[in-house]
Amino acid sequence: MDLLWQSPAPLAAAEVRDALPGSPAITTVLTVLTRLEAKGFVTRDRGRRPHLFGATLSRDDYMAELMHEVLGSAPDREAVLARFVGRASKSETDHLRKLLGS
Amino acid sequence: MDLLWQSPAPLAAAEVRDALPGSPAITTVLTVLTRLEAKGFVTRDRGRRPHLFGATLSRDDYMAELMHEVLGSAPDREAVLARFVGRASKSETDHLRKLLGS
DNA sequence: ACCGACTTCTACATAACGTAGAACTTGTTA
DNA sequence: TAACAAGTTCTACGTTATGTAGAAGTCGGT
Repeated sequence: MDLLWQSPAPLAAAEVRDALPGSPAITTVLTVLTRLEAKGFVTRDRGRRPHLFGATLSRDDYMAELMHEVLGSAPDREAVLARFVGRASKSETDHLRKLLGS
Repeated sequence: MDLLWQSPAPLAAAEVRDALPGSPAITTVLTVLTRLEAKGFVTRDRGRRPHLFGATLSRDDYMAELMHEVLGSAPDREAVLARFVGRASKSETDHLRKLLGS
């Protein structure tokens, strides 16, 4: 159940199915989409006949969100950040420096 | 199945049980510890009679690891980092700056 | 050889997830 | 308007992860 939701425009269930490998049944796609909707990961436009589904968050937003959740659940955020930066690659630390306005 | 593994020293199953709420059966603790061992989260010293269990990673290391896994699985790490820093609190960005040696 | 502490084996319930058939809804067409 | 086709909802089954623990096996000391 990967998030193939980088697509900017909302899609119909059939379109999603066509974009998936192994051509699953439409009902399968609908079930999954409905479950994702219940969890708030996906928005659904019931107004149009083929309902349109769109990601509430982009993939990048979602992942950044995940990282913050992990960090937020830590008793000692600073320690986690220290370990995180410690294990980061040079390009990652470089980019972080840039983002933080060196 | 929370990681009550900040404890630096390896513990015996019985000790773990005593530290847990709701006094579960020892077998329960053993089962969980064995499963965690299978996943590599926990080390087990079979040499001593009451086997001793220890965390392979500290809680902080584990969380930093998780964050890196998330980041590593992203197609566009820079974008994720940008979102991550964007949502970070001031104390977090301050700490990051310090860690990056500005 | 036996006993008690400790471990391993086996098992069951719950929940999440992938998958999809069957039934229901609704706009369109003959 | 009655039938149809596209689409949606309901229901369901297999798998895997997880929490829980009873039953049986092992092993060192008495």
